[in-house]
Amino acid sequence: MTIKPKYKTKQREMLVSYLSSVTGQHITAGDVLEYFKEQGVSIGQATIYRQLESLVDEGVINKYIIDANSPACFEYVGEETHGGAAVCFHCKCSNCGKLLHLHCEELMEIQNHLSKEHGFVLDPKRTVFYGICEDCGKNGNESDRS
Amino acid sequence: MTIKPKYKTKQREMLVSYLSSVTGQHITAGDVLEYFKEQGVSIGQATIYRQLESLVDEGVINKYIIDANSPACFEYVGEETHGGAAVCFHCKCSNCGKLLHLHCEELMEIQNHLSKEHGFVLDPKRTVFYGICEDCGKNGNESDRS
DNA sequence: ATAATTGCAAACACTTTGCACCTGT
DNA sequence: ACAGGTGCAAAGTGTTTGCAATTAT
Repeated sequence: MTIKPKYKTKQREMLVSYLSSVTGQHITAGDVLEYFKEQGVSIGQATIYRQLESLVDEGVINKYIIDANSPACFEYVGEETHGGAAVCFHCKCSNCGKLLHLHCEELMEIQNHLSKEHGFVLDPKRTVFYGICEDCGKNGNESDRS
Repeated sequence: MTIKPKYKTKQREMLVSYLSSVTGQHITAGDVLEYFKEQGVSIGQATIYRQLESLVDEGVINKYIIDANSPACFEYVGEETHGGAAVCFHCKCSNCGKLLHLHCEELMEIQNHLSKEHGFVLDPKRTVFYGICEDCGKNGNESDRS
């Protein structure tokens, strides 16, 4: 099951604080651990993982799965994003790791389509499109990995 | 790097044979192991993983990554399937964990759209749509998790 | 007071790898 | 003969869990 946090612990606050300070970046659990270690702050990894999971459930952060053998990464999206306002789709480049945020009407049609034709209510927060971005497609750099 | 098989071993033949016998299904490495164990056939797991990797490279099978903590799954697409035929999209229900695979023309439009308007070449093998499936939407069972 | 959260260490699941032996060509 | 493949068992990675101690309410 998932933890529904009710207490405001300093570990949680520090975590959210850190994540929000790197908005727009992809942070792995390992990154978080490393960051706090560098800061001389001690937070158990179990706590990190548990809080990250909670925060994903709460919609405060998003979780992205790049590859089966890469660690999951997280991105701060804010604590008050509710009214379904700025719907935003994510595209992640499997080659360079770049993340695009698209605010696109046409993509929203797939929500309608999935919903009407397949009875499936898509959650854009949880869904990430994986593929190859423009730059990597042109240059064909097979080299660098995210 | 990846193994480019040159020898025709019986392990490889049995593996391909099994995978092609369950075309249209999602098979994990564990499923394969279990299958051969049930058959009383002995194939090392290292071989399974190595051959699966090769077969993916060769395009004989596809590999799907549903979730960070689920095993990768594989699907036979044939040894001669080249023209990018049977493209299949995956929808994962965040509530019950059910996995749907859709062979849908309209969804393929989003590939065109992403490609033309955003220069992003979508990889349907890696992309999974998350949301709530029809059944869970109706019943509103918030209970079970994947 | 007491329920939630922490942190350690051990457990986990899936996958990869080192290396000696076997097999296909 | 010899490159390539196999299989065991061990190592890895990233993540989760049991449980006693700690902390927020």
